[in-house]
Amino acid sequence: MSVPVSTRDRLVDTARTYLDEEGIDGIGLREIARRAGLSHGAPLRHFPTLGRLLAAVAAEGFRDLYASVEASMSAVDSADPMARLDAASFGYVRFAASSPGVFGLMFRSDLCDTGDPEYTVEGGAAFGQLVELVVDAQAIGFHSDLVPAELAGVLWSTMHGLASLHLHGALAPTTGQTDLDTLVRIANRLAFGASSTISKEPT
Amino acid sequence: MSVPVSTRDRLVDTARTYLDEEGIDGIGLREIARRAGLSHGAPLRHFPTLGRLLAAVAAEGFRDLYASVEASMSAVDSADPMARLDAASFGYVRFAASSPGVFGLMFRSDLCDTGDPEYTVEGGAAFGQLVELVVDAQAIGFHSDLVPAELAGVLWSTMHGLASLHLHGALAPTTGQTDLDTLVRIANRLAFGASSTISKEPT
DNA sequence: ATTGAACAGTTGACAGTGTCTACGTATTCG
DNA sequence: CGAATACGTAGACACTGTCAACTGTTCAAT
Repeated sequence: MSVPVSTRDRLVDTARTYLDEEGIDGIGLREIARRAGLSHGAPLRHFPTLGRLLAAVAAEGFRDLYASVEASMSAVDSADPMARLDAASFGYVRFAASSPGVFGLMFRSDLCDTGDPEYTVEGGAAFGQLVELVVDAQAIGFHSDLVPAELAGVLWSTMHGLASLHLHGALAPTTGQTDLDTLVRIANRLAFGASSTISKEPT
Repeated sequence: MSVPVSTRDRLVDTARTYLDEEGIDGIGLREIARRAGLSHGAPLRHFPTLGRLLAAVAAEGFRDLYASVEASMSAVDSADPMARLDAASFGYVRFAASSPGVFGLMFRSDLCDTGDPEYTVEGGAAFGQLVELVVDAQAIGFHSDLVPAELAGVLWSTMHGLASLHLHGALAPTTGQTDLDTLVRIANRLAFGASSTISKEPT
């Protein structure tokens, strides 16, 4: 399942590896083809455009994000919605920190073809995961008067902003040596007064 | 002061206009030169590279962001730190919504040369503005145990995430027809229980 | 007044990009 | 077995950022 078999899968995997190693900057159709040992026009036999190839990479990223959140939550009491929400936050930023290239790509609509169905589906699934958590939290009284999707959008935005600004390097010079987990802990304390028991756990 | 006099200023202004009208997608050295009525190599007489030109545009964006936050705060009681913090939030996202092209550019380190001194200074000034607000809020008991820059980083991230995801179009399909101001109001309620009196005001 | 240097702008080149088309080859299916 | 279809290659086209050479203009110093 992990080792790519088809050329199509190998292209996606090559792009992913490039993002992990080199970042998002020099990525391109010809570079991916080069690294996959193919001629410069070969990728267009599998994807109509670079944007669709990158959308496939981003879709895989959304699946990994989903899995990262799920993994973080598995460490806490599954019957405690607030603890799960707290854990989910760390899962989000930890995915961004461990896969900065892919994370950066996922929200670059000039690179990804956001009209790609797979992209839309996987992105929606990741957000849906959060909405479910929010619904559970509202059931035990956490801002139960708010529209779930709106509350989820705000919580998502906070983690997304933290991850984005951190990767952009905007937080480092201004907040000093503060690591990302500390900022997440602060954010969760503001949002729902979380004790963030998970914050000391390893990945 | 507003009408550009030097060619250098006209280039920055042309780039800004392009971003407003066409978005960030097709921007480039030759396109800017074309719109400014110059040959394709002319901009390099005033900026060593495209990244420096765009950094100058972004720096101007940070000044506009600062001004937008300042303008929003002028509508509330200057002696009420929490009201000012609340107002500042709206100033932030309203700048992003009214200048999406420039806002998108400001945090694109692959396009802007973030080593540009002007970029660094103006970006730092905008963040410093927020830190001051946070310090004032902490003086009246708002999470006064936290490091000001860290707390400011979290609040900044929330607004930045809201604005980014909104412009990316990620919030629209999932949260329905919700406008940005509503989400900011929710975010501020989570962060500091703000009543958001400014939220009904016009720009 | 003349020289010379700095400045500003043009032009052409170079390497790189995404995408298209034409061309082979190989596999698969009727 | 023949034909069609998928896959990969190679070349071309228009485009990009950047560099080097060239032209004209301005302006200060001799």
